Amino acid sequence: MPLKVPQQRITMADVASEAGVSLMTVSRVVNNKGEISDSTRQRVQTVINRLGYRPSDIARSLVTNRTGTIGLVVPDNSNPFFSEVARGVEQVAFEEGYSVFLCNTEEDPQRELAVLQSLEEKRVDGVILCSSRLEENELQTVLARHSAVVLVNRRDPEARFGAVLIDDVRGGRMIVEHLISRGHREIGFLSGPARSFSGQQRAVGYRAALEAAGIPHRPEWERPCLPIVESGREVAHDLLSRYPEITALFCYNDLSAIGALHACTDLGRRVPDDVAIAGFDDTPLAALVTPAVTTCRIPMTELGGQALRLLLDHIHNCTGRCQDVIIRPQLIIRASAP
Amino acid sequence: MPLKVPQQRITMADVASEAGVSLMTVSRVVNNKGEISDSTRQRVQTVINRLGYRPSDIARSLVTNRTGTIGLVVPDNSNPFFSEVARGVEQVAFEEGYSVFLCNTEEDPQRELAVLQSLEEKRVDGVILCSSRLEENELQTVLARHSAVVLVNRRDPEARFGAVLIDDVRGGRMIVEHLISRGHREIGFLSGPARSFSGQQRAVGYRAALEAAGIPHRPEWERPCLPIVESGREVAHDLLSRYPEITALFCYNDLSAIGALHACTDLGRRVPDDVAIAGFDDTPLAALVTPAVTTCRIPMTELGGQALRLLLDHIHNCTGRCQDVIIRPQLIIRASAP
DNA sequence: CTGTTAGCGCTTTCAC
DNA sequence: GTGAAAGCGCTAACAG
Repeated sequence: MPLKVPQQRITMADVASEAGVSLMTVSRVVNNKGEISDSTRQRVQTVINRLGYRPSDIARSLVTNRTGTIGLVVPDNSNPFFSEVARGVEQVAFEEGYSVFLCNTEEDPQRELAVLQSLEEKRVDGVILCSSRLEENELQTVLARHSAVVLVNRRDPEARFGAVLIDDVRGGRMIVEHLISRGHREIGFLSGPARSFSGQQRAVGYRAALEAAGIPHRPEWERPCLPIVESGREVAHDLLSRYPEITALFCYNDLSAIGALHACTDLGRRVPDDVAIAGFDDTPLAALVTPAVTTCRIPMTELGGQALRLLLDHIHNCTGRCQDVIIRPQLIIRASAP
Repeated sequence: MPLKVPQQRITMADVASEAGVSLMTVSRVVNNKGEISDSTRQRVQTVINRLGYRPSDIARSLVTNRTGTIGLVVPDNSNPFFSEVARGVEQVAFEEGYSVFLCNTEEDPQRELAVLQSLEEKRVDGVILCSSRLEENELQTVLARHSAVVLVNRRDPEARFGAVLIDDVRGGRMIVEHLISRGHREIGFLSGPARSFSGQQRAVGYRAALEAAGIPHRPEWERPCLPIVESGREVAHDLLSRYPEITALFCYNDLSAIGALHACTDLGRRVPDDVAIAGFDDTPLAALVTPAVTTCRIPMTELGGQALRLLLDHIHNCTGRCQDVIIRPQLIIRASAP
């Protein structure tokens, strides 16, 4: 029968005394550092195994001043875009021996500030901040407090930190040029969350494509929406009923595009015959719905992995200047806007 | 992990000397604990703000022996079931002041063991372990090392920890009874990952429904699959080509059901006329594809929230014994199996 | 109300 | 090769 010992955790000191060596020797074995005779190493390792000792990263962090943790801040982990990004981040983190704090902001800037502060108190080694909804000056203030950050879908105003960016202008332009090439001239735009940098950039591409084709820009055909199905449905419904002349809709992301699909069903407009619909991201959903959604493909998992590698570069060699990674989206033509 | 260059951070001592008080006074202000004169509190708070001091949870944890962190272990965060669960966990965690380490296992038991060990070294206050793929004895060994765990989709063999469970037997039975009531007698089953407890339970329900209807059980019509679209497609394709007499398929989850939908398209079998398809979970996808998927609804976000509450109960009052929460699934009939 | 004294479990530095 | 001492930044437990 194993001994019933009070639920006190085994410490290095326990191992040391049990093995008849000093703390330092145990530490060296655990960290595989410094020269140790094979026999001592063996003996210590045996005791570690027998006692089931696990070093405390907390105690270690206090002295080394690093935690082996990073924070991942996203608006909403149940949005497939971010859950794929998170998977990419987590995959590389695991390979590199880091752990990831996942924080949802639910699109709320106050909550974003709160989690960022909490991450600071947890002394994370770095933060990947996705699609920040903070105002420029707030963002600046927050970034100033952190020693290593990588932004996703937004630039560091001070250019101190790197970013992983999608070429949204290009993506928006590609989508709208495609719609125009298929004969559409009345093209609406669901522009995404008001504070979304990506949304603003895609708007630039949208307008550029219109202008290049000599199509007048109708600001009232541009409407913000949340990046979720329900919001896409509502906003598209409203836009299409108010302006029945619209024949194509460029939607902020695949989710809002699917919402727009529903809106068309609600309104008895056929897709793509009456209204063509395009999304963005190419989340798995896009190919699965009917009609399948024309969209811009972003390699989401790779994006997450790249963001973490960029962050680790910054953490490990602080000389690394703000190096941005630009991801080029790829037009994927499907039935919703053939 | 190479060392990071230490950065000079503001400590409590800095605040104390700057404010002309002792460490303890600062500590009391920061933690809002003990009686302090308003004037001192004010003065200290001002210095804290001016210096931008942030308490170190690391140092705090070392002495309090709690970290305010929990681990969430899931097979795959990009599976919508788990990303919704994660969102529920994170929401409640935020409300309660906890931070969440997200760990994917990618269905790999070795990796599951690795992240569980890492979580232990991070000294998390508790772990939510979803859909563990460990063998019984491995699981037991791992659980023995942790002081607070909540299992999801599986029971603690030792009944030391609580679990949040879906009534999978019932769910499986409901689905299959529904199929039978619509006249199906040749019903195949994609049973999910080999080590999945849920899959095994749903199999029990599947067989029970068959037996109750006097339909002989054909073990060769039961096939494991991964909980992803591609695997559902492959396995369904194989099953349906080998046994063309099958007229209905009960699939482990919505993703594999969608894969089965594709397999039917590949094989030129119409859904639901030639083959009826049912899934499980009622992830948002299920309603979005065409035909929409008949499924069993699980309140995923609530499930995550409940799991965290159960965990916090266990952490805060260790007397609490293994209390399980059973979630009753709800049959959602849609076009894929009307 | 406020301060002093001990550590928490580990690594760093420097002896031996 | 190995060990002893000195903290990392904070809080618990007492003093005053």
